[in-house]
Amino acid sequence: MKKGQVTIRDIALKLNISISTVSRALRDSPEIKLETRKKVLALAEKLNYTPNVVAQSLRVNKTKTLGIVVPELASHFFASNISGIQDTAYKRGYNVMICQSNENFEQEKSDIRTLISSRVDGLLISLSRETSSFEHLQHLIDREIPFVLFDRIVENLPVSTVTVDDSLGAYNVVQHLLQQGCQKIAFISGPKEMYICKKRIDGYQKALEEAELQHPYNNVQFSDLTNEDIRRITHELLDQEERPDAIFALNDPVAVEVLKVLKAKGLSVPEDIALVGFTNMPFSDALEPSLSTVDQPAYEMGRLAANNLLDQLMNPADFQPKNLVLDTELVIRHSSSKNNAMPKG
Amino acid sequence: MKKGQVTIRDIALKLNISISTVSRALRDSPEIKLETRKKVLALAEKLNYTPNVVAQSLRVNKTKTLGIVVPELASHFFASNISGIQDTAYKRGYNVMICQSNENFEQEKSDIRTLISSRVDGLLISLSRETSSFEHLQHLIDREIPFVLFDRIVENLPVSTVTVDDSLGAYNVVQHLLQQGCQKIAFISGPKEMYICKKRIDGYQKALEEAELQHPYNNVQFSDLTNEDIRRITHELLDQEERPDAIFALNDPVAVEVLKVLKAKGLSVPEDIALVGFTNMPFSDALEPSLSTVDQPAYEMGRLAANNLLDQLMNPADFQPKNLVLDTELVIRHSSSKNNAMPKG
DNA sequence: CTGTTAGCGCTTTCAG
DNA sequence: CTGAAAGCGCTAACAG
Repeated sequence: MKKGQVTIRDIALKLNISISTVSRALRDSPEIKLETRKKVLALAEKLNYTPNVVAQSLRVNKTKTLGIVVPELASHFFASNISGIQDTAYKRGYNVMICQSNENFEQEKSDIRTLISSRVDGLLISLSRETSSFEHLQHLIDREIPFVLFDRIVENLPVSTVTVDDSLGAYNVVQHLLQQGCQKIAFISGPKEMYICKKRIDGYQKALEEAELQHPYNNVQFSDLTNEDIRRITHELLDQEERPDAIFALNDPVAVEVLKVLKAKGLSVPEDIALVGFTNMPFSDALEPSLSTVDQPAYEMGRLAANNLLDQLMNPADFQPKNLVLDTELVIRHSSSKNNAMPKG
Repeated sequence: MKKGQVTIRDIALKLNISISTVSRALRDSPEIKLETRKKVLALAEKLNYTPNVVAQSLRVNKTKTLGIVVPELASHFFASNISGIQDTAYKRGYNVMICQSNENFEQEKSDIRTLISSRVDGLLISLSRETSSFEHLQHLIDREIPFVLFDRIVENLPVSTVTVDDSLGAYNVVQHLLQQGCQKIAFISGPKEMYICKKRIDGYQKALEEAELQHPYNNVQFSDLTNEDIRRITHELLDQEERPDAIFALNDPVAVEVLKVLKAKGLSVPEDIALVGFTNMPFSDALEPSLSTVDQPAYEMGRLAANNLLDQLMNPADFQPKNLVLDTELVIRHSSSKNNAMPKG
């Protein structure tokens, strides 16, 4: 944003042509004489001309910018989502502006407001852990501002969503644990309202029901996802009469916290208690024991979300919201392999 | 960016006053009658008016947006930097646009170009691992585009920088290892040209020199920071005649890779070989053994960098570049505590 | 193929 | 205290 910036007017003046001709030449309009175009391009190059995108935006009422709202940046999962979004956006000529809600509902609303007032063309949103009312999203719909929800979504809104099959992912985990001989599998969840919690609980319970255990066991613990709460819950689980022989944690960070408690208590994993996480975060394989988990295609989720949003922006007329659901992959490592057979992870 | 957006013109029309009055009222200009201001504010509220920042930007030739370039987003360290930047920027009325270079020099140049053409008011840059020439930065200086370098910086440019005292941080690590009785401490570095490598090597060597060991040992290995290379180097170190009794890794991810090799080889840490990283990434305390490392105030670095840049933007006239250097903190955990005394980590 | 003109929404002199 | 008018840099009818 410097004073000396050269404009199409400068070019026009030096070339003794009109600014509209310059504008057209720069944009490869077909109705410009080749010779003129070349002259313009050459001079633009020489003068180091860069179009003022602010002026362009104002004129065409489009900023070519997407807004992103994620619960937190310092999470490998969301960072990967964002990478996928960014790469896709750049490839299609868009920039991105990123906000983090810090898992805070008010901040989330404020972020959206900020992005709107920056006139982003569309939004990609992953809801905060606190978010349980959705007027702010309805407001976007009313104002016809296109957006896509990913990972932390809410259902039954007429917008596109991108998720993994959380339910199936959880189902697979429980099946695996059952195969390992676990009978009493507890699930440490996050808040009741969170989409991913609901879905993973569904999968967890479905697998347990299908198993038709002699002594049915169904043990879901809701946490607020703070480390203190995780520790508290873990201790409680260990003190319960029917102590679980496996703990399935909502995600890897939770699993790590559980693991610390188990170790501190002198319990061995997986012999005394098996443990599985969700997300396959970096270094989950470097823990001891290495952590079994569910791999999520984070980058791909971002890519799909961005492409969907951009399709919508390019062609608003015949756009239909899509609910994209990606597959996860169970990654079996030592924290849940009771037999001594070396797991593949 | 929707059609129905209300503008100051709409407000002016309904109130039968001029648009300049509305503009002034909205901006709390002192020369507006209280009554008028109230009327305007009320109607703006009612109509859900949001200023068009694009138009504002064009008019005042400022976007109130900062550009950020980092090597990668999916790194807790840079994500924390960014958090610090963002929080500070928002507090002072600025937005941010983020790009990642993916540790690629060409991408870094392209990112900067993109941000410039988006007319950001200033830039916060952390250089890619490949960057060893700096014309692109000089170009910014020539064009008088304010920017601040952080963490991955280059010296001797007339711009502000924010770093930690890498040299001292490394020095402290080596001192600590010597105290633990280690005599042969190897350092696994990244590329020669990287600022942080140079500084940490300085600290490493200074500490070794001061120690005046009977059998001086100085073993710096340069890597390209890929996991393959780290593994190769680790194996080589173990095969050397004078096998090290401690490995100091450039950062925690490198340390994790080293740790895996050591474990695979059946070596015990720290008894056979002590290990220390740098950065204090999340879950470095959950490794086994828990990883000794150097804590960096990443969020604070971002905060300081942003504040410095914003000071520069607010008051370009009497601005002097500053080189801010923050302290690190040695975090001693089990991977380097040979005595059985419980480390504080 | 090119030029003229209007205007995107806003801020800011300059007049009153 | 308020209004009129110019203009930020660019695009897009419209006219030739």
